[in-house]
Amino acid sequence: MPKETDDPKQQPGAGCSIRGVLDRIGDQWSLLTLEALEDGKKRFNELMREIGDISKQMLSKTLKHLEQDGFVRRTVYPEVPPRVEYELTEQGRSFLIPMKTLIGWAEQNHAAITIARQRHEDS
Amino acid sequence: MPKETDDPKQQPGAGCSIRGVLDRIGDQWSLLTLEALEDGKKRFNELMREIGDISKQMLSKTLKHLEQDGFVRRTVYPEVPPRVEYELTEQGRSFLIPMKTLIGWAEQNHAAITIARQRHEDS
DNA sequence: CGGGATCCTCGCGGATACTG
DNA sequence: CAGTATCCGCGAGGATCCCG
Repeated sequence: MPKETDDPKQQPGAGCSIRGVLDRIGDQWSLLTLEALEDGKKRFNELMREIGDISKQMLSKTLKHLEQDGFVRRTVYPEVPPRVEYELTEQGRSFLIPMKTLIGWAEQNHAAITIARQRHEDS
Repeated sequence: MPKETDDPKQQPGAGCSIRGVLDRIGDQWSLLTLEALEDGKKRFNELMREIGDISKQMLSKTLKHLEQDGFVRRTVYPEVPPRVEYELTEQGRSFLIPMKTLIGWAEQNHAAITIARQRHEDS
């Protein structure tokens, strides 16, 4: 893939927009971060603790991406010690709907998947 | 992450099952492959052409994962030249629903995201 | 406390060649 | 045609230190 501009080989409607958005929310952390922000404002270290096994860079990078894409609003309070809070924007909250659908499916089928996965191990 | 068994730090309901499933469908290719299989049986090279910029290993690996997780059924026809066809299972088709919801959201909001993304460039 | 800069590792994933 | 095996570059991402 020499260029990152739109690939004319791709269908303009379907595949194109999917990739752009899913590449972002597809990574391990974005969904978990959005989910952690679901129930209100959170501070940086608060998010780290909630997500658990995420490093600072990854959380920082993920939040920056989410902010850049309009999912998250970042508010800095000019205090000392500094305090920064993150919260979902309207767009971010609207995304929770398809996301919840996905998570719901995952929870319902995750057992079946685990079984299918193990069945393949004995082969 | 020394062990891959369930992490007791995680909530058993929410975060846990999300990760297991999303790790699989989260990668670049699984979703595109499932989408390519949406309208019926496909052969290997047919899938490669349809997806476009996927290599043989990645398609092979992705299909193997999807088969292992019960999303895809693989059928080998004992002919010469060999023919192999892939198709969605029931579970695979059921997954199309949340997936479509997600894609639909992506298509609707992808323009807004692009704008938000560019707005951040001038900063 | 909230991150940025740096270093370094590890495995994703492309290219190619080979097999059945 | 439908993969598997091998080599290898490169970038994601963890650890650590530092700064405002």
